Amino acid sequence: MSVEFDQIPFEPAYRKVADAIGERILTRVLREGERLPPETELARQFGVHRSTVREALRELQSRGLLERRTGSKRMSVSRPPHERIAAGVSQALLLHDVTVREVWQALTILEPPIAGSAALARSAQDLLALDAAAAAFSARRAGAEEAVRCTTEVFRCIARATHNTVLGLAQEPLLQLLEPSLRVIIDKVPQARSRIALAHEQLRTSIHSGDESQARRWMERHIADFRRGYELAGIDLGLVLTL
Amino acid sequence: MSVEFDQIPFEPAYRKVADAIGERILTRVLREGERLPPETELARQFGVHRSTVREALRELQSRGLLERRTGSKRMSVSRPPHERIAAGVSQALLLHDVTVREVWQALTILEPPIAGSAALARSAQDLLALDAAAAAFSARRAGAEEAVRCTTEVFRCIARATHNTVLGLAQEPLLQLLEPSLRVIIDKVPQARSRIALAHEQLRTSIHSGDESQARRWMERHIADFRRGYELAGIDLGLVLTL
DNA sequence: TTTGCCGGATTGTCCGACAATGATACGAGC
DNA sequence: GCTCGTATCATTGTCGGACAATCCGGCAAA
Repeated sequence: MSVEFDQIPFEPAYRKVADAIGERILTRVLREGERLPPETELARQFGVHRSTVREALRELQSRGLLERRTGSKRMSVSRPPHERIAAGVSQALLLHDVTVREVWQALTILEPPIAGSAALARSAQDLLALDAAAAAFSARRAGAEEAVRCTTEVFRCIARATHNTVLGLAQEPLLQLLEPSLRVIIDKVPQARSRIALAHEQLRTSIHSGDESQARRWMERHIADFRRGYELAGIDLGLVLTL
Repeated sequence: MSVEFDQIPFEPAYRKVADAIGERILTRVLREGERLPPETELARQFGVHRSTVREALRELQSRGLLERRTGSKRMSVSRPPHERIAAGVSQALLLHDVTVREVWQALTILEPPIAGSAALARSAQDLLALDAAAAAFSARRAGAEEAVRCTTEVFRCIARATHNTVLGLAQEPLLQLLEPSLRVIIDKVPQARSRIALAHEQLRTSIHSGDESQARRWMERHIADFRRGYELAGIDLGLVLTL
């Protein structure tokens, strides 16, 4: 038989405090927007020193469970904003040596069904937002920077139109990772802008008319175009993404 | 014209320190496994107090950029483990009132292409792992707890077989969110286990034989079965997930 | 080679303190 | 009565220093 023992678990106080507060937030005992007691008060309640409480707060803060509303002292409970947690995912993927191909493949899988679903679930307001985003891309002949932001914004609008939070959050890290290479494509490939604008136009009309399969097909082409863009811009698909 | 001004940004020292260290990790100046200097030394270098450094370290730690190897004092650089960051995503989704339907829809979109891609990209080792996971599910007639873990493990094996980190990481939060309701299904629906075992069997053979479209089709049915399971178990798809 | 022991290094936690700045109450002026 | 400046208080950001626990590395003993 094995003489293996489990390691004896030791949790420092700052972790226990963080867990205790975090648990209350997750179980909604502390609700969004509610203000946390001051640090000294927390220290008193937990029976630890204020420094210890502060370390716990830093952890909860970085998890997005707490935030300080601009120019306010007291901390308040918040839901983790999508960009923040997506940024965490992106960082993780970067550190795990993810390649351009992997990101592109994920987009291939995810985006067409999202577009299709958006065509079915979109509200009038979603259409307005989508139109605005697409128009913003077509209007600006400005820097690649701006163009990239507009492109990803169109993706975001489409995902929002699905009214499925999970899909939006799954997509967000991909967009963040896409941005740098997309910038290169727009810079180096002359026809990129017009191809993207065309795709936007087709996506818009498909989603407006609620045509699921058409929306899906156009998104497939749009993503396929990205691959073409990588080739034209001389970006190796096997390239490991870097910051 | 607008009289809007950007708020003047004030960053506390602990954020600056965290950013400075985090930036070195992301740019690989500090490489994985490398040990960080002691807190007192960091405090000296940054010209701040040790408490300030500690607050910064807590943030990096919770982002998974730093870890303490078991029973070691010094902190070392690490890549964020998938489970940790997936847990962050799951938490965020929970707090954003995600419903069973949303998770299920995401699975519908994501899993079939993953299975298909796995059929194409799987290595011999992947097949072994998949077989083992599937066998573990079939063998154990034990508690629902264990069965759920085996089921999700099969999903993980399939995702790993794609050799695409992005897909694995995109899938992980869904599995975490799926687990509780899956437990209920296995408990309440008598035929659930055999249906799942059947699906595993079909997925295994499809992926072994490298048949992409068949793998995809079987995964589609597998996920569709979950929906049926929800209905049979009396779980409302519109239900907001809770901890 | 393993075991026992020791000193130094490092972390977890505490105490106490202080300046800067939000929050709040209050009175002055329109 | 309402806005505005001001005084007061509350709270955070940061600091200095301290101490026990424990991990690390080396060295001697078995």
